[in-house]
Amino acid sequence: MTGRSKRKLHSNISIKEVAQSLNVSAATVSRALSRPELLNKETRVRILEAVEHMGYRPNLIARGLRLKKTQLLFVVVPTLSPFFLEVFRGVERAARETNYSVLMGHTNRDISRELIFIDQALAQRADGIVLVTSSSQNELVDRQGSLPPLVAALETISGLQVPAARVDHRKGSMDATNHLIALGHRRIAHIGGPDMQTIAQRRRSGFEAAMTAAKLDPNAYPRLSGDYSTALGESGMEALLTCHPRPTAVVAGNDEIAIGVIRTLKRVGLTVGQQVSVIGFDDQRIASLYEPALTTVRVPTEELGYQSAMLLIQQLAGAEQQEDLVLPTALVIRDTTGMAPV
Amino acid sequence: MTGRSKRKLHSNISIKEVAQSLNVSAATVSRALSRPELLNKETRVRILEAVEHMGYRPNLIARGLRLKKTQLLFVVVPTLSPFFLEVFRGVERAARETNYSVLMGHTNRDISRELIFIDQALAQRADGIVLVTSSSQNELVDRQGSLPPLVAALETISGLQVPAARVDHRKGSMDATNHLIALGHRRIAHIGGPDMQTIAQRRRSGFEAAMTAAKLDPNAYPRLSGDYSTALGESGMEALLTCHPRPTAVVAGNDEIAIGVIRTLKRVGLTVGQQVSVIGFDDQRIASLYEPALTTVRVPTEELGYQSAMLLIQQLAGAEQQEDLVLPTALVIRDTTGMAPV
DNA sequence: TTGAAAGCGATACCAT
DNA sequence: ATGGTATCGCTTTCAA
Repeated sequence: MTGRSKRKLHSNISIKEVAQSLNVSAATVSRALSRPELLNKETRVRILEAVEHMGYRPNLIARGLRLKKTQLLFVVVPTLSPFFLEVFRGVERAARETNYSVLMGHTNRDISRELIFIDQALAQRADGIVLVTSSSQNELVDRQGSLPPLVAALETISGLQVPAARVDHRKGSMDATNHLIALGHRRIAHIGGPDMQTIAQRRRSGFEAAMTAAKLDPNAYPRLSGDYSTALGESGMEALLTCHPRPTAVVAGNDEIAIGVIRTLKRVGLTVGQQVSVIGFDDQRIASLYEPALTTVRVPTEELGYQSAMLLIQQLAGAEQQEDLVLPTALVIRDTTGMAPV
Repeated sequence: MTGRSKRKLHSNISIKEVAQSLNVSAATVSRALSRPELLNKETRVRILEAVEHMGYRPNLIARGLRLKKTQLLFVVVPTLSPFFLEVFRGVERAARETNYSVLMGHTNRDISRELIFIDQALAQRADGIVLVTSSSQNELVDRQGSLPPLVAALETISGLQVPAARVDHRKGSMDATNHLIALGHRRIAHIGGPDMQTIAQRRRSGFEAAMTAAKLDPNAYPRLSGDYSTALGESGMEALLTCHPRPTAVVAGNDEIAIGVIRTLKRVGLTVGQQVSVIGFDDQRIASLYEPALTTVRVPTEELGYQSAMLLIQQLAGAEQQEDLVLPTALVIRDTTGMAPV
């Protein structure tokens, strides 16, 4: 009465059944779908109609088994931060242009979970992987030689010979630091991301290089680092406020840290951009939304995703010996940096 | 010299090759992996060692073809907003507990792209789908009866008989409105999300119901709606400022809109929480980070994901006739709402 | 233009 | 305890 009896939800009708119902062979049905031009017009129409009518859809698993490819790409990200998701967007764009589909896997910074997706791809569930990784100690190194087609986005995977589309984090960080120096700042502190991360290391190293080049001591203030979080920014800035003289500018490892720094400064009544300058990194969405709007280093994340996917797709098409692609960062000057106080 | 000759990257060694190298049958190797207790200890050890040594990994595609299941779940989200990603997190948690893996697909609000993932699942690339959808006009309705195992998160899919883990958006919105009314507000405006979305409709409807119940006119101010964006909040509030008398409180369709509203208020010099109260919806991350911190309606997104995944997993295990699960929202009072001005 | 049949890689039933 | 074999659903020679 209620029509709820329709229990057989997904019908799972196979090419064979379609074929039988029309008294043709499975091969012919297959051809009607993949290379219709080979068929007699009449049979083709007949088959296509039946396919439509019976709601037949080829089992991609079986096809994948046969063809040894899936037209599927995985993007594996360490966290669901907007930053990494932009990379995903870029990959999607590349995939659309080249007739791939994309799915995203998430490791939650658990490196061993990268391996799950690697295995999934090795097991032919995807043709290749765009790996957005951040850790410098990578278990993947042990697996050299039994990896699926793989490219890195954002940063190279140290110890591993996979091509990457990336930015020069070190240079970006130097640009940021030099901007502050040009504004007259001399007492500049740095609060960085996780020490284990290649990216965080490079950003720190850029800060140090720029300071040293300007004959300033990069270690005048304590070496602060930790998670990319506002909490780190807040506690870090609190620590810096106990130093005498206190810094007039802070270079943060990313925008979240920078916002934490600003929160502390606001709380103790220091004017951001005047009494203390702050600069972030990444140009996340919140950077322009926040008040005051954050000076930061823009990373072309979407483009990074796009280019890394293209690298991967070329690899799948047989390209060898791919070079890394290094995209430029850009300093975005907003309201949190200003002339050093006199 | 360089060792670059190692061209055969992913090795693709099959169960057959492992079997041959040990002079056992493929069946035995298969058993060594799936039901080792059936084997003679000696052979088992011998096989496991070879598997390890040869780096053999079962082809999941072939296994999936045979077993007709993948232990894979898809989560399909309309946008990459933090809000939907929380749902994804919840699904991941459920999956970890039940030995599934999860991949995320993204439709970018393009409903037809939902179908791509539906098809992927139908084609056995996943065992089921958690669909986080928002549109009310859903093409899925045409596909009733040829859908993969499916559950909805956040909101039911109108016209479709799939179970959902959701919240009562209407009630949440009533709570928000009643909070303002209790604070003495009488001139209250509403700025909602896209009219096409079920969720936006329900939230609007909750506002109207609460207003009507308090004998206030829900249509005293123009009916404002659009994308869930700060831009809408800004322009919407600008429009409201031209009304006389202007509203003393604004109920926003979500947090982003609310922040737009606040930006405009700040710009024209009105004190938020005193001269004008603003309330959001969702309790996104930015709600507590923003200054002033946003009063809003918390949606238990992660839990929603978890519960919807559990619903799906139960369905896969054979459960029938599943009821919707309705989780409670919670009013989170922060700094953007206060007593109505006298 | 179409069909028959082999094969992709794994699993599970049926023997032994 | 182990092996042989059919099978999952599709694609693609090879023949006709």
